[in-house]
Amino acid sequence: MQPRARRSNDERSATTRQALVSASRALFVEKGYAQTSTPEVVAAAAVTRGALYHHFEDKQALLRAVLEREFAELRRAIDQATPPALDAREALIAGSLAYLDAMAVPGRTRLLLVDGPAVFGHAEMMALDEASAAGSLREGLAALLGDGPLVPALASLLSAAFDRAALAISTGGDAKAYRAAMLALIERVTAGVGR
Amino acid sequence: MQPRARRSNDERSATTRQALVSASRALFVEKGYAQTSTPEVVAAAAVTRGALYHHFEDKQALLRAVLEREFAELRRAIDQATPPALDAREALIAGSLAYLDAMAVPGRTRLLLVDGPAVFGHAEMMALDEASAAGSLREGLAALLGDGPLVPALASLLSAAFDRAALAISTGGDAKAYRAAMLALIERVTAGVGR
DNA sequence: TGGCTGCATACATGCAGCCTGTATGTTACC
DNA sequence: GGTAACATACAGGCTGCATGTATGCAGCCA
Repeated sequence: MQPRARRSNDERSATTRQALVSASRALFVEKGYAQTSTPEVVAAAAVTRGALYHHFEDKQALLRAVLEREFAELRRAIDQATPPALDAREALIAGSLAYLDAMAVPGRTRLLLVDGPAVFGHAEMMALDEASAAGSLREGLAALLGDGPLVPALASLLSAAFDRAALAISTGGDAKAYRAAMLALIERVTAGVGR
Repeated sequence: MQPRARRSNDERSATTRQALVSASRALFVEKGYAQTSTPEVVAAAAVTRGALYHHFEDKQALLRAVLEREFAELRRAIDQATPPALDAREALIAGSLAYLDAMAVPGRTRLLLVDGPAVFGHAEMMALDEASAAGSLREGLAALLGDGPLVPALASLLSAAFDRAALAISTGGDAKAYRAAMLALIERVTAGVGR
């Protein structure tokens, strides 16, 4: 048994938090949030429940940390796929495909579309998502359709369709068909404006 | 203290089950399934936990009974709004509005669109839904668009949009806007066929 | 500059309360 | 007398907290 290397507190905290978030993500994906116990999480992360409750207020806070990481990666993927050089329509298409691709990361649909809303409710999830996919979609749609009273509602409905497509694909649905159907939907909705 | 009126076993079972389903529905809607304990349920239903576990295998079975009742009422509302006399397009529109109206029953969106999928997963929920809204939509769409490979995917995406609309309306969204946006979506998707 | 002292941070462990599901006991129907 | 419909008691597990311990860290003084 070696005497542990001397590490700064910041370093210790970071690795512990990281271990907890990664371990819980894997378990939440595998068994679902509700079916995952904190003893399981800490066993997988090779720490104790004391460490968990030191770094996170409760079990929900752990899920929140996992979700925030997922949203951040999602947002990064979409931003990267939609450089400012693209015009509104191009950006909408590219962003759409990037969203579906990013949501194909294993477990992401369950975390962001199933367990997240179940635990925090759709309202809070939309707030977390704000800066991410749904926001981009609404902006893109507004750029093409103007800002009539129907546009926010349409954006919300299309966002739900996106989520369903991602979920269907991740559960074995026909990815090609869903991607095509999603693009067709957008095409139809934005037809007749801006060329 | 009166000696209780003599009742048949069937009658006893029916009233007890009914009391449990009604009480749990109210609590599941108010606090969510996970946050509702069986002691609370039986207290509200004025029975004991013994009665609950006599009639239902576990807590999930109680939720399932609640959901089945909701689906049945939903299906009845849609069927009633779409008599065979209507043509495909008329039926699609009428069924759509009936769906949104039926989902406006307080608590129904939370039960069918949030807690249900969280507990049973989308797959099992679709099975429960089988005969109900999603199926009608796919048939209606197929009647208008034929049966290309994209039609099932499109139906699924539109179904998700319907759910989002219902959810948004039930959480204070602009009902008029969402209804209009939903109809616009259907209009766009089915435009150019069948007149 | 280096070591010592006091404090804060990062954990570990034990406990209280609640909840679920089951097993066993009792009452009402048949 | 037997069975279905309940009622009650119990076992196991889980969450969150409270208390205990060790490790890093900051200031002080020499």
